[in-house]
Amino acid sequence: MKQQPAETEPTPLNRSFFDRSVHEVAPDLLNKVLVGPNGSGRIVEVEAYGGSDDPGSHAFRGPTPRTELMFGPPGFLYVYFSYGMHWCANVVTEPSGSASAVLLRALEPLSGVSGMYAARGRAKRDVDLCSGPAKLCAALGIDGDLNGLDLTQGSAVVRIVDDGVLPPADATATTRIGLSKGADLAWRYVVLNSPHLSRKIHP
DNA sequence: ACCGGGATGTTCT
DNA sequence: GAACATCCCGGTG
Repeated sequence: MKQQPAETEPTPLNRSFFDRSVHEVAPDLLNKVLVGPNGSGRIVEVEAYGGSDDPGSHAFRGPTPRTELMFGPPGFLYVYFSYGMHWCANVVTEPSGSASAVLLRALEPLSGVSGMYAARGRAKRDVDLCSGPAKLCAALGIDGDLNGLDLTQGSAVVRIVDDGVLPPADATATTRIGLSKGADLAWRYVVLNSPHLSRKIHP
């Protein structure tokens, strides 16, 4: 029987991983594994948000009840309700006082796929399960009840683990999706050639 | 393939 | 009252 190179038992990413610039953390999250209540998937697309220079960030105009998590310590889950229908999940980065987060935008499903189909209703193909920020939350079972969760605890129902697959050497940065402000910033990071992206890269 | 519009409700001005 | 870090469906070419 085949055995993995057993280097490290997959453990959740620790606080110091997230306690860096959002622009370092975001590309480093590519190829990590997001584990949720319904299953898990490999992260293939993220977007960076934050800083006083980013008009597309929820935190741009200062802290509000909704966004206070972005101003807090790193390593926590920030879940917000989008368009009155959908949940989207972020990971808070950078030290307290520095508001930033990484939006998790697309996954390659790994485990719990049948449960993901059940949770996603009309999805017909694997590439439809987690190819968008609200799709992946629905597929994995992430909603507002999990807002503020500490991702670095081994027992957390949502965590991000490193299974030994490195971030892609050719990680590509492109413009973010769905914004009316800050749309010029190339802060979307993707695993090139993944069929699970929310949108294809326009060449 | 591309494009347009509807669903649906919280958040902040 | 407007805006919104989305998704899905139905039209047309």
